[in-house]
Amino acid sequence: MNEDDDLGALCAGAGRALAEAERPVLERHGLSMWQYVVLSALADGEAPSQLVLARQIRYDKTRLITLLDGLEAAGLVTRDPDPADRRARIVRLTPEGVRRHAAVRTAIREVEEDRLAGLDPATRRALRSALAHLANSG
Amino acid sequence: MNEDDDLGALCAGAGRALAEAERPVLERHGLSMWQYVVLSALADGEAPSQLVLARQIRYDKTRLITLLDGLEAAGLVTRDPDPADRRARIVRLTPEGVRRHAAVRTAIREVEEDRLAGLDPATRRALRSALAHLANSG
DNA sequence: TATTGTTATACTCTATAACTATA
DNA sequence: TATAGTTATAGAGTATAACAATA
Repeated sequence: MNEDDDLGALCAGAGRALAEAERPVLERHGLSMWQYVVLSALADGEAPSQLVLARQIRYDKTRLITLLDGLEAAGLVTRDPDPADRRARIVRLTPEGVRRHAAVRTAIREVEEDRLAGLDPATRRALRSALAHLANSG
Repeated sequence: MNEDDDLGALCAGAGRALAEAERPVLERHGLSMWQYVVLSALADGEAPSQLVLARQIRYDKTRLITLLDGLEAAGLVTRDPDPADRRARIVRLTPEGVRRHAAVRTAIREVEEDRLAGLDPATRRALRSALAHLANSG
């Protein structure tokens, strides 16, 4: 992987390397990558409907269903009817879901810290800020 | 996309945004993302066998075949038997392949420049260097 | 016996269409 | 009529196994 490569190729390479390093962590905690993404989204903001959640994480609403089925069966999330709109169901983390997400997140952060070893704080800040810029520029 | 997100999520978001911006460019030139990856690999280094090429770009060797079939039919690459090992076939860019790759690369770079607008040169350098570091840390 | 390229097959992931119950 | 959630189905993308030619 050369620094002269396309930026897209560099992003893909870094993303793949991170995903490969994080996969064993997720497996150890019994979560798929997308399930972790769901838990992270729920841990961050307001309790969303399934449709809003799907849009937040840019995931297909029909695929989200089996994902939530698994998380619900594992006791990590609940789906309750929205009192304001009985078509919609509000997704929330259970206390166990909060704990599981926090544990996985800590482990994930450790892996990432490991991969960032050797980069000075200024470079790390620039990396995060530039990635956020790129991700939001669409 | 928050700067407090996991690094993996940031990489994925940036990569997705870049890929979405570049897809129309590739379509306009009649190439898929993976076909462009192949052309880029061939433009860079020594002419490899199919197996070596597959490993270089981290692509399945069986999938590479139909990819090369398409590129060969489009007159962008050739596959010649390796004189030193008649099992192997050496993949090379044709002159038209060289031209096509150069044209697409220029267009891709323009898109990326566009997405980087607003980031100062130091941040851009830090971004490339940090991404290369992450991609090679596995 | 092992390896390169190839084909065929199975499997997973993702996208599309249609149904239900509410609005 | 339109929307949220669901299901079923089809399609693309990916991985696995086996074969012919060569080492």
